[in-house]
Amino acid sequence: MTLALPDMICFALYSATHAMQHVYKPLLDDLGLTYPQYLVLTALWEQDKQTVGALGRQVQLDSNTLTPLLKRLEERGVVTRTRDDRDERQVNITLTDAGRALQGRAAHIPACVLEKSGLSLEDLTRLRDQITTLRDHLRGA
Amino acid sequence: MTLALPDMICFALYSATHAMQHVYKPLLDDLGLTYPQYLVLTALWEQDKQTVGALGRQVQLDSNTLTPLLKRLEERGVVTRTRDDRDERQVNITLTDAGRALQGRAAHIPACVLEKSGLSLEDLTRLRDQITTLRDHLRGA
DNA sequence: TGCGATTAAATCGTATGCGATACATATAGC
DNA sequence: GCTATATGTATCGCATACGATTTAATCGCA
Repeated sequence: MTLALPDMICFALYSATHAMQHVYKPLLDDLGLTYPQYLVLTALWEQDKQTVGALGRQVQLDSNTLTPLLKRLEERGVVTRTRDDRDERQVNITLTDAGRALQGRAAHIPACVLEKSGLSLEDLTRLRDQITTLRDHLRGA
Repeated sequence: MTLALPDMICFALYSATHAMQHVYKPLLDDLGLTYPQYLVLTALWEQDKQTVGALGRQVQLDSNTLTPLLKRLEERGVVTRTRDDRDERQVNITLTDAGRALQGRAAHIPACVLEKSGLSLEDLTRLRDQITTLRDHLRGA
């Protein structure tokens, strides 16, 4: 049995993710951020000063992806990277003033995405929860 | 207003897509395929001999991604790439015997994914349609 | 205390994605 | 028929993703 692309749930997720990033692109270009960088900053706006590992657990990325990404954010002056005093294996990521300032400039983005989605907030919330449930099943949780 | 990661529909899609690809990984490793390569072959199993552009419209990728991907599939002996006689701008992608043979070796994959999803076929189908609707809205269709 | 096992980041190699551009062929309008 | 435009691929540069390995620091336990 071979399913065609439109029948595959995996392709629905794959293409919807790309469509979503396409919506974010012009909004994030204004802030000079890429989409994964925006996710990392979202985690830091919620809780500042986190280790690379802690950030990775939230955005589901490992240090092989995060380290270069965080170095680019550091070069842009958005975060600082400092070795932890207690445990020198860990690197703490901290927002700079410029990094905190980006939160305000990004505040309008969720409403833009909601509008582009063409769905009500209720429908979108319900869909989000279903997708999250599927993800957790796939992860074997 | 700033949403936290777990509240964001975009992050649900993003992380679910990664989780899905993680499920496919060991299944596709057996076939020596990457996930996007598998999507392209799925389109070719449905309809052989398609141009780069036609494949791109189905998998939602442009030639900048497809050309190197198709060259790798050609190197593996899975497809052939030949200029069209009528219109030399176009390149026809055709399955080889080895490429067609992969369809049988991939036939068990949908059932594996269904099982890992932890959802019924009905629920999964309904979810797929909702995600597809969201995607089409985001694309501005 | 000392040393093997574990942990946290970083590094390396390969394969996407994608914006921007280049190149070749085909088409349209005169 | 000739040229301007349009179309289909390919190329280039940059930023993810991620498996595998490396390096440095900490921990566990005899």
